Amino acid sequence: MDIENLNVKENINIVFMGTPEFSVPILEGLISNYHVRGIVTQPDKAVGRKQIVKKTPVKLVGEKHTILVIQPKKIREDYQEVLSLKPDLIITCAYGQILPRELLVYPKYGCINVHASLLPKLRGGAPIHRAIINGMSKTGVTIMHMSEGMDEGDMISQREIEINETDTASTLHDKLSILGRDLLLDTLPSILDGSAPRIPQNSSEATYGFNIKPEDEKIHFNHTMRQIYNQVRGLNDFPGAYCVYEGKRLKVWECKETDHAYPNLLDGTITKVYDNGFGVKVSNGEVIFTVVQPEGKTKMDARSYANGQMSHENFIGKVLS
RNA sequence: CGCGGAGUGGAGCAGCUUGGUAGCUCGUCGGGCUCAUAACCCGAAGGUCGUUGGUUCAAAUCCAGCCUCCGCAA
Repeated sequence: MDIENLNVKENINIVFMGTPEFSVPILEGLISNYHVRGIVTQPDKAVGRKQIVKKTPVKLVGEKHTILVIQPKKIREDYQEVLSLKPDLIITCAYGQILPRELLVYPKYGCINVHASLLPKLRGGAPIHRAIINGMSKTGVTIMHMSEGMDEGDMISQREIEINETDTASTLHDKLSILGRDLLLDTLPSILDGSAPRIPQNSSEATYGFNIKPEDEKIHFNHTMRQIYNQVRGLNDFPGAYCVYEGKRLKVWECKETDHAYPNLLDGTITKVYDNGFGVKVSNGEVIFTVVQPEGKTKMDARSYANGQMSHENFIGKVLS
């Protein structure tokens, strides 16, 4: 049986499609257990202030293992090269482009996707951030068949994980990435031997976790402590939540809830300087900002930020927006 | 050449326009007050002001180049 499995593994042409860091453990797991014929990832693009061209994390893995890497600009039109690899199975994970029908129907074993949520919840591009921002207590990963709709295909397997009080988008990202790798490796045998189930999604229960938009990063002080806490950790450590102090952006990387109330203050008013930061009045209480980053500066603890103001007396009472 | 901010004792900042004794909020160390303290009072240590060159009697401050960090936009 082991030998048989080995033969199957050797004879299967797998093409992996993915782009960011999230895909890396999953690709690594595949490479060490199966024959990955080729890798498809987004084109290198100029990134950052200096517009330095950067390879995608997935591409770096491909190069490390000397596996063919393809980077079509638009997979919708430019899919011939992928077909020429004669994939028996295509596995995608955070690739970043919609696959054309021509690819979806080609592989003998189909096209399967690793998605970072418990579908049909949080379909879309930012399920990890949204899970925390929405204050969910659990999330997970789903292995599914791809269809032409966004994350609507039949599900094969699912594994859930608790979201801790202290999880951030960053920590949850890493956990889900590993969870996705393990679930994929555990699920693949059943896909190859045909025993994998196809569980249709209940579309009436679907929710969406679309990509983070700039307005999602803005903190609203008429929200509750809980909402702001979830927003801040859900956007840490990318791209970060922010508010505005005296016309300038102030990113907020970490904050805490308190049990203080300041019913007579305007939302957004700076209440007090604490050892670990400074307090801000929000709709139902006060949060303490503990790690912030002013424009043009690096991250700093919020107490230091307060120390840098001309005087605490002058700082307290100012209103953030 | 996409736009912009910044490099000043251990931290965060002011000072630069109008060159000429190193400032503020903290931290650290010592002392005091207190039943006690993260609170308060007194004192001390700690800086070639990112780097190179230029102007000047004199540069943190003016001029030029270089290095580094970061916000926005992509």
